[in-house]
This record gives sequence, structure tokens and C-alpha cells, in this order.
Amino acid sequence: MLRISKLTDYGTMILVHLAVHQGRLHSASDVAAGTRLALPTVQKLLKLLARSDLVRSVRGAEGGYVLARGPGSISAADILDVLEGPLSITECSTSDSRCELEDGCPVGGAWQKINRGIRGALGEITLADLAHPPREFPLVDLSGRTGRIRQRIPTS
Amino acid sequence: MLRISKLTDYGTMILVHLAVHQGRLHSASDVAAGTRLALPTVQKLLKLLARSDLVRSVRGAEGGYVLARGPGSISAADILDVLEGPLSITECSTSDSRCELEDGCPVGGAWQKINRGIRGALGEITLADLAHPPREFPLVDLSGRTGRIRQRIPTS
DNA sequence: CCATACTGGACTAAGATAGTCCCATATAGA
DNA sequence: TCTATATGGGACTATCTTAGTCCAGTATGG
Repeated sequence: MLRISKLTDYGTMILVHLAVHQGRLHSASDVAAGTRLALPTVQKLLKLLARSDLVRSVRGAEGGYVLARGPGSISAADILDVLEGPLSITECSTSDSRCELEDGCPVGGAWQKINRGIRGALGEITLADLAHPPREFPLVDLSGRTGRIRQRIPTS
Repeated sequence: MLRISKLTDYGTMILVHLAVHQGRLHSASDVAAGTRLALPTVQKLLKLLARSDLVRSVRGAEGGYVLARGPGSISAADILDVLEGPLSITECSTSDSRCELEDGCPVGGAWQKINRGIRGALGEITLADLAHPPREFPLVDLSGRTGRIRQRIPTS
């Protein structure tokens, strides 16, 4: 079902919260209050995010978290990479798992190609888009044509 | 990571096998031999697929399975629906789960919209495409424009 | 010094997934 | 009719993943 985990969903809420209230530090408690998520969960996720290059942290009293970059420079693919690991739609498309069926596998990497297509699309969606989503993300072209359809427009 | 389960991957292999060797019935043992998958797993998956409208079964001696429709009329979305249940990227986008955070949720259904976009794209990819995949499924447009980009072309 | 806040990791319960197996039912052909 | 060959339906288990919590350590401002 192409699902993302709850934690990734929560993580996205947290990032959106940081994007909307930019310009100052936010403690984990602040974020928990602002998003209505449980504090321990928020702490865990912020720790994770801070280890990536999406969020920066300041330790000590009066410390907290900020977005490391503008919301227009953080893509949905970035978020998924951090919160779910490098995304790959099937197990055999991850680099470290060898598929012993590969020779006879008639799918021949189609899922992997689909995955790259989806990943490309998610690279075009920014945190700014998530904070102010358009009415609809329309259909998508996986049909066979090549090339980028749209340049990313930094919103900050 | 937007991953699909192993069983869905296997199921796709099975469907591709049926698509490539169309026109006759295939027993589960045949399919297991042809795909090199374990027989019990193949049996389980074929039973599942036969309950859907993607595969038809004939019972008894000399029985077996066939695709219920041409490979050009079965989409990747169809396959995922059968093997993984109706696909939804987040928990709160499934109909039967109420999200108690919905009011304050700043994501505002962005993931759901992305999900619909991806789902639309997967509806355009057919089993025929999976059997003979193009060099690459290109990038995808989730940018904000509306409307179908391509009509599905039945290949059988 | 101490209250505040991040850091790193351990830990548990619950759920999903993968894989196997058994018995019932249907059918073709000897 | 009998039997071998199939599918149909479901139970069952081991393993892994996920969600969620908690604790001891470290940094820092006042």
C-alpha cells in the first residue's frame, strides 16, 4: 500500500510546525504542545531529524531546534530519506540485499523504475508545499517520456 | 520508504509469468517452477489473486489459473489493491480510522493528496508495461496542474 | 550551581509479515 | 466409480518491524 509509517507522518507534522513558526528555536516540549503529539515521541523524532541535515539543534538551557534550511529547500524525498531510510519500493532494489531470483525475475526491475519515478516526483514537493498544499497533486506521468517536467522553485 | 511487501513483489512476478505465457492454464506448481518461488507461497498468492478479478481459476484435475483480462487492462494500482489492500500512504487517509489530531494537523492531508497522485500514476502502468518495462519510468508531475496526462492504451 | 534542554541508546508491547501446512472440494480421465 | 490432480479456505508460527516510553549522560545560560 505504499504506506509511510506513523512516525514519518508525525515527523512531517513536526517539520511543518517548524516551517510555519520559523525564525526562533523550539524546544521539544514546545513542538509537542504545538502539534499535540506525545512528548517522548516528539523528542525521539527531533533527535532523529537533528542528526540529519534537515534540522539543527542547540543544546543547553534556552536551546531547541530549527530548520537547517528554508522550507522550499527541503523535499518530501528528503524527509522520507531521513525518517524511513533510503526509499526503495522492493527489497531487491536496495543495494545491500542480493536477489537470488534476479536471473529468472521477469519483473526485471520494473518496480525499481517505478520507484525512481515516484522518488523523482517526491523530490519536487517541498516542505513549503506540505505546509500550504495545493488543492490537489494531480496525476503523474510514468508513461515513458523522459526529462524533468518542472524545476523546483525555492520558496525561501 | 514507500515499500511494498515481498508478497506483493512475488505476486507481481506471478502475474507477469501468467501474462508472458498466456493462453493456457497454469497450475500452481507450474508457476512455482517458472518463477522459482516456493510452492506454498505461490499457492497462497494465486488463491488471493483468484479471489480478485485479476485471475480466474479452474478447479479439478487439469485445472489451473489464467489472467482474467489482458495484461494491458491490469494496472499496477489494481495489483497493489489486491495484494496490499486499498493503498493509502498514511493511516489517517484510510476511511475507517479517525484521526483525533485532524483539527490541529498542519499537514492538512498533503500526504493523502500525494498518495492520490501516485495512485493515479500507478493506474497508468499496466501489467504489459511490467512485463516489458521501458528503459525508465520518467519523473512525475506532482506540481499542481490538473488532469490526466495520458490515456491508458489497452494492449490486448 | 542548577534548571533547562538536547544526546544516545535501551527496552517493551503490539502488530504486521512471511512462510508453511492441513483438510475440504471439484474435476478429468482411466 | 475411483483416483490423481487441482484449487479453496483457513489455521498456525516464527520473526521482524513499529510505536512508544524511559533513563542516564552532556551542554549551556543565568
